[in-house]
Amino acid sequence: MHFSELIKTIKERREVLQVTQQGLADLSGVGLRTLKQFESGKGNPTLLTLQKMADVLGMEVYLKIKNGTPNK
Amino acid sequence: MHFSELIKTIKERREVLQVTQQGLADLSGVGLRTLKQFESGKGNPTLLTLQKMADVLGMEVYLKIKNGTPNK
DNA sequence: AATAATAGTGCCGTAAAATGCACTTTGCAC
DNA sequence: GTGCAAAGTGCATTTTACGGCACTATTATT
Repeated sequence: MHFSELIKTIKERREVLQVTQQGLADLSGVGLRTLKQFESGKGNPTLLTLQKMADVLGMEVYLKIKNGTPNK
Repeated sequence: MHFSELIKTIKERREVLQVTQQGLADLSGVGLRTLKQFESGKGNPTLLTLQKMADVLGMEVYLKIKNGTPNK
């Protein structure tokens, strides 16, 4: 997933769950400013920050082997 | 995936592909020091850094819905 | 159109990530 | 145990994420 896809995923998920940025900020412990920055595509969050956000949204950060990749 | 799992995944993948930290650093453009720090569990990489590493290893960062999560 | 709620941005201080360099430690051959 | 390669660590610097605050912009509701 590219950066923009990750953003879109988080954003959409948040909206589906009907949580505002403020709400997610409160629940996740991530600063509102940081959240806004990320969702508006102007951030490069640390893994920890991303995990905090994902966690509250019932998601998790995953490392997936790309399909088409010669597996060794 | 927790932090330690992500680290383990990257590390193992790197070893399977028989790439050294130095090699991965060169290929990914991530600093060697940063790589070492991450693999030894003492870092909190930015999403961009993680993506660079994953990319070279034929992997990608993914956001997955946790199973057991009420999908609304 | 006025209001209210939600989202985006500028400014800015603080904390931490990214990185290089040099050194130590570890692991594995021979 | 010597030697070499790979991995880990301490130190210092530069860059940048984090986060608060205040303000603007957008969107929805009445």
